[in-house]
Amino acid sequence: MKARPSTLREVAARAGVSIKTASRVANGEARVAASTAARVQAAIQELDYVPNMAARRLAHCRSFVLGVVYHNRSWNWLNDIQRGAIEEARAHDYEILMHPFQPDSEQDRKLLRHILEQGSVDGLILTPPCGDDPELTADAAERGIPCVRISPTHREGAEPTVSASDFEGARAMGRYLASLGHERIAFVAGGAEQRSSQDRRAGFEAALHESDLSLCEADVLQGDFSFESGLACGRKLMARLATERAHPTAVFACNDDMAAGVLSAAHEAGIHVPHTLSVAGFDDVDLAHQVWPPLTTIHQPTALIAREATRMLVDTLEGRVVAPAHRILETTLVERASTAESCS
Amino acid sequence: MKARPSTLREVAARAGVSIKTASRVANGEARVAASTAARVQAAIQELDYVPNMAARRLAHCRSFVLGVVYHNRSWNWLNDIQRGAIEEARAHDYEILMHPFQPDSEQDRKLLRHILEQGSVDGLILTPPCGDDPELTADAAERGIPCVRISPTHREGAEPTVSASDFEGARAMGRYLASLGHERIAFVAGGAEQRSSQDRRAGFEAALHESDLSLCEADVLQGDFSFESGLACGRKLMARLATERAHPTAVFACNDDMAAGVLSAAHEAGIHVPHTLSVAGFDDVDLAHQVWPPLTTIHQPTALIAREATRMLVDTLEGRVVAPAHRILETTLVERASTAESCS
DNA sequence: CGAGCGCATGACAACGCTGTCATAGTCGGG
DNA sequence: CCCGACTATGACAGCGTTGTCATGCGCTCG
Repeated sequence: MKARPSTLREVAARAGVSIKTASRVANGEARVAASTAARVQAAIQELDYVPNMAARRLAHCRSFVLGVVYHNRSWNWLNDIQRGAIEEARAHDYEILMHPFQPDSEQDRKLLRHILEQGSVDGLILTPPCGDDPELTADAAERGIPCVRISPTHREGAEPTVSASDFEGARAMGRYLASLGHERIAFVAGGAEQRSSQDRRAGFEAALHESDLSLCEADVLQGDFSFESGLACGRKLMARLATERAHPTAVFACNDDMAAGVLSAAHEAGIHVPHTLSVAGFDDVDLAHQVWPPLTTIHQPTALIAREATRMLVDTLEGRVVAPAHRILETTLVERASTAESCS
Repeated sequence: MKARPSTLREVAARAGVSIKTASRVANGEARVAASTAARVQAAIQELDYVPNMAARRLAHCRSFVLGVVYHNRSWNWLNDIQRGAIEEARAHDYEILMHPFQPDSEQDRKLLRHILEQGSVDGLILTPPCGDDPELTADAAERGIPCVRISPTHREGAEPTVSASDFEGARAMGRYLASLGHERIAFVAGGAEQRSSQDRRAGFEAALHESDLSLCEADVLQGDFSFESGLACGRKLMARLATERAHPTAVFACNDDMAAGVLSAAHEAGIHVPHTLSVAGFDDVDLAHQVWPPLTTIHQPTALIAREATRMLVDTLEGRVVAPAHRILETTLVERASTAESCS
């Protein structure tokens, strides 16, 4: 039952050295005689000394907290991001503060600015679409708070970015679907302004061209990465399957949440997946294998992306040089039961 | 481009008052002449003064951070908890720190203890099953860190608790299923030690008894709240449906993740839900309506529970009295397409 | 043998805020 | 008109840590 944690002063007293020397030992600085260091170490052990973060922060003018700014309809994806960020941050003695942020909410904006001003955060990890909010990055830059952006639409900014190989991933999926004999494949787009949606579409189209196929505008459905939007797009599509003679035999949705929506629409309409319609997603979040049939999708190393972003941010903060400003991580295709050969 | 945020000292200088008075105004304390207050307020405005959290923490010996300790297989549920906690915490100028914790990981335990010792956290919100870890609560108590436990197994501890009405919710589901004419209903249990699992079973059985039905041990499948465990249980069940003459016509799973697993197993086995088998869950997480057919489930006000827990914790920290130590929030049945009348 | 250097160590002042207590000034009652 | 009570305000000392600079010691080199 130790009410108050012990302080550096107590450690110093016990070891018979000055506070500063104790501090030096606690922080593993050089320039300390081995014998003294040993004595101080012993004292630290005996007293269960743990440095007080608040004091350290104050003295350092740093908070050792990284903010993750998010506004995401895909909670599944965000989960993985958060897991990765927390793990990596911990490894470097930083903490992660999740910060919801709706670009159109003046209140959120104010709150975030407040947080920046308070110095509660040393750096920011911006998840899409927050990384493309110019006001946000400007606010951070103004206060000298470094940012790393995850899968941003524009890579022009000064901040490093980490993305998955959206283009390549989507191309792989396009090739795969084409290889199954599908000749007309619908595409469910994500937020129109978001690069990951654009790149995925581009990669997908590239693959189609390779097989002398193409994506006609009528087969592009506009979603916003949310399950609900996927469901809505899916319903439109099912209506067409029921009425039109020539129709897509497969759908590639820009993320798993929307693909799951399409799946529900198919079930609802009594359309069999994958027999009548193949459905594919992107991200490989938990949901992808929790729906039926489990989704063929592009595995994105989401947690790894977050770790990488966190690492870059920490490197910047610690003054280390961040080598390549734009990291792109590999994706892989995961074949599950939601896709099959075209039976047309 | 303002590199350094302004301090209380500058505000005080500008307003021609002492630092302390400026502090008083900034904190809205009484005992300040209206005219002085106005002058200081003006200075605060002009200088864009924002109090420095690190300093405030140090002076207060408080961190204004609440930790949420989790170890949960149901990420879906945790999402809601996190959302609620963050929102409520913000309203009281606290922050939320998510802290993963595996009871059997000595490292996690050490890290958490470390966090407690550092004083990085003023209070803890323990989500199941962490609220039932005696070592954990003891550690916190030792350092005088208040905890609130969410849906704990044991309510004996000194800490306030917040739970959903597991018993009532499950009873409602039991009644509902019985009212559909199901006479034999399987039950997929969650972690055996977790109260929410026990209570749900108890409530469910109570409802069965009301209808002169009962739950035979053979129809109880042991899961652990994860989708995978639900899938495994589901497969066992499907095997029985295929071979045994008399078999359950409905399943009630202890949470949605497991219910989704059962659903997948049914699809896999070609068993139609809800025609041949009705499936019901508990929690009403996003997943519940993202699978097909959308799950009939018990809506748990998860975010509200988190808000409530957060509020209680803040109240405790601010010295306010926490009225009822054990809050139980209402659940409601949400009827969706995964359940139907028994056709036996 | 003394000047000069490197190294271990400590005193002290921040960092920005809040709590405590003292100090003026104001007011009303006896 | 004086005294106690009460009010508005300020001086100052922390909170626990780190950065700066000074000190003192022993060593080497000329």
